[in-house]
Amino acid sequence: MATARTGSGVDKRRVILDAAVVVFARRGFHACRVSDIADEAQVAYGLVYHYFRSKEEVLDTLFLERWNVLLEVISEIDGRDLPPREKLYAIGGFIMDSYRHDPDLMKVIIVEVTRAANTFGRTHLGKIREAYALIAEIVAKAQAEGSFKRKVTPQFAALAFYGAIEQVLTGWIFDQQPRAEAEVEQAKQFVVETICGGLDAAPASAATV
Amino acid sequence: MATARTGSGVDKRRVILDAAVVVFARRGFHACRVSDIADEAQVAYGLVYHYFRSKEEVLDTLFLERWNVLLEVISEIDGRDLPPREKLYAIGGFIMDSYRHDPDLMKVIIVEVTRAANTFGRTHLGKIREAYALIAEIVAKAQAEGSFKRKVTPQFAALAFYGAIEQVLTGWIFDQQPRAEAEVEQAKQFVVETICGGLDAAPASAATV
Amino acid sequence: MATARTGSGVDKRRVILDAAVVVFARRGFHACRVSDIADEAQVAYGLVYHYFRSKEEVLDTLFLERWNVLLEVISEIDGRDLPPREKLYAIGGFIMDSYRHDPDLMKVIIVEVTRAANTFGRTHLGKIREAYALIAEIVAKAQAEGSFKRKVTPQFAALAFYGAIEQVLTGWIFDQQPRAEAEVEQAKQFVVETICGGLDAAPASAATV
Amino acid sequence: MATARTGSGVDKRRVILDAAVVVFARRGFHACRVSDIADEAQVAYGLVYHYFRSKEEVLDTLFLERWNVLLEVISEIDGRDLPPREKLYAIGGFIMDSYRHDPDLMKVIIVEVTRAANTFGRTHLGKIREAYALIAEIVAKAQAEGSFKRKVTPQFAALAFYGAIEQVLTGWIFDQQPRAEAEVEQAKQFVVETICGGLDAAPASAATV
DNA sequence: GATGAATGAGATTTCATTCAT
DNA sequence: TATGAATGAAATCTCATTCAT
Repeated sequence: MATARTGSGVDKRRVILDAAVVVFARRGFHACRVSDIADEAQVAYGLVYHYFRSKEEVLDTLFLERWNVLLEVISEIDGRDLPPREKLYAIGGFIMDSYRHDPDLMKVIIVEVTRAANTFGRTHLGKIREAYALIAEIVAKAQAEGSFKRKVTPQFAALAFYGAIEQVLTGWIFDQQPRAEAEVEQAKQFVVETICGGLDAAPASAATV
Repeated sequence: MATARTGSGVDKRRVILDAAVVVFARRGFHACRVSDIADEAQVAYGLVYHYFRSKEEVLDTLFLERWNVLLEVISEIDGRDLPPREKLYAIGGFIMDSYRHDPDLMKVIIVEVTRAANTFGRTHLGKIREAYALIAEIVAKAQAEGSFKRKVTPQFAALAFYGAIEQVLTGWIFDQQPRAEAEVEQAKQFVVETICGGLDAAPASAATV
Repeated sequence: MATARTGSGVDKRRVILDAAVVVFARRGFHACRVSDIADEAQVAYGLVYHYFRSKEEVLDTLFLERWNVLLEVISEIDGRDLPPREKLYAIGGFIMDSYRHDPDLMKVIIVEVTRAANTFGRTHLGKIREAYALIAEIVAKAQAEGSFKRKVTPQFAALAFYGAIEQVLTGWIFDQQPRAEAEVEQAKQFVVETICGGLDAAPASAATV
Repeated sequence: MATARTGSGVDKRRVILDAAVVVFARRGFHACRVSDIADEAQVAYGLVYHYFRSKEEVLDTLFLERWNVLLEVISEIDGRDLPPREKLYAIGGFIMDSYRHDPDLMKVIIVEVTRAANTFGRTHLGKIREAYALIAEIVAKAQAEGSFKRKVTPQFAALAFYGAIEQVLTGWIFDQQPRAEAEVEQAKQFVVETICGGLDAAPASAATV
């Protein structure tokens, strides 16, 4: 029954982090005040500063916690014995499922960190690039074994793949939530279909060969 | 010799806007102060408020000015008699050339506006969607005439296309500037190649048909 | 009618400085808030920060303004054609008259800066030492010309002289204000009498030699 | 082997007081936090509050402990059968040796208590005056028995004497530590020489009589 | 149009103190 | 005794915005 940190009822640090997700998602990192986080967490103002050095450190913690999970998952997927297309599907699927599971957290990570690398996010560039590199690695192997063409570099392919996913999430964040599970499933298919299959009507290109 | 607004030497409003681009790009919208803009423009503090209602309005103006140009260009390209793949190439090319021409402005539009969309400026979402719609239109027509497959919706195709471009720009912004013109040219090719041609080794997909 | 800074009514910067003297003297530098200064000056909170970077800079300014006057006066006195004892009398007299004229300002300088060199005052150590050096110079010349004994170094003599004055002021500050002009006059005499004449009954010391 | 308070190894209260000396001396009373004291003492945060009502009380305790020793020593010296000049030498010597023995503690008492006197701790003023009074008493007796002149009041003489000592210590605190024992010894001599012997070339003034 | 002094609400952050264990 | 998490008042400082000239 004990929590990770104290032996008592609840882990206040965790409570604060979870409250921060809600607040960051609702009002944005800059617009919200530390007191909003404390209020949401039903905790005294100063306790936020007891556990974190600054509002920024709260965001950093949130990002790193989640991004490290992503990196592990990508690595794990890469290790599976699957065709590359299905590996990409699994990765995109994991990210979109993450959104389904905790839209607020993903919103914060994408809007406030990933797309905001200007101010403080620079710290996290390295982490973000790690993800790109892992994806590029998958592409590179697929090209080596002949299942992917070599027309673009693996690095660029990773970029395009991640870009498509990010746009999907951005659309969900700002325009409208996916309503049904089917909608999410379709997005997963579409990403892979577009990036792997391309838009061109296939036969034509096959004919030129 | 008269400027657009006054009869005197310089259009101070323009000077302020240009200064804002530099400052927003350098320090970010949130981190910079209105006085930074005034300083950069070598203009008195209050003059910024003479021409703009708020710091936010400066950003809005910058975004709209440029985004409207983009919308016009996309429309114009769509009107040309070109295969869809080349239309997409032209659009992506225009955006990347815009970056080459004024990296600061593009940085501001891509990095700052998206974040702002969360806090204020949901106005821009409509404008951004307009661009998606125009691109989707191109894709739809291509599908209708048979040059693009129908495996994904035009809307999604537009999303993936724009996502790839945005990732390219984000990489240039945060990681490193493209050094040579050839690098930009290659990025243009890669975007179209990936989105239209796909990653899959072509014969396989042809076979499945 | 014009003030030193603007052409209009009052120099707000000066008003703030004068208010700070009152407030620092009343509550002490640490205990008082910047808002106390603003209130006392009948000025908006932010104006203090318009003119000064921090509360500390207000104190620094106050100290330097006055201390520089002291340094000039000491130099000027040193230049006069007077016996050394009268030079010291003039210097001590100036300091004690300064207290009479503006007890609050002197209290602030002595309690918050001179005796508090620990935290920020370290900046001002150089300035404070300049005064010691000028006084030591007077003593050194007096020793050279034979009017002062050589039993102690000029540096130490300056220390003892200034120490006596500071104790007098500290007494006035914390214990009780000098009531009459005569009391101040007596203090001036006492300082010189003690430092120059010594406590010893003179003949005795002459005899022991 | 039991300590003064508990039966266990160390007197934590003492440990806290000693740690406070180090911390107050290093960062100043205002700038340091209670947690700094606890850290330095290697003791839990709350224990400081177990033994002392406030941070202020820690400073008070430190001051009183030491100042009472000083008062006793002065009384004891006064009781000895010595010429007044040597009594003053002994008192000045004791203070300066105290500094040699524990510079941090003396720094705290001289620098922090005086400033505190302004804000809180006017209590200490009485204690400080007690020391002045004891010294003045010595001077008064010397004047009564004819070994000191009557040109200045005993109260003022005490002031000047203590002022000289304080300046010496202030110099050591802020400028530079005395390097050798000889330097300290010289300072002791100088204080008495200046205050008792005076700066004036004595024979001349004796001759004129 | 142009200036920059003046305003003041509000943000982050600190830290003395309390208190449950 | 001893611990250190928890509290929250209060302080400094920032900066968008207004306004008199």
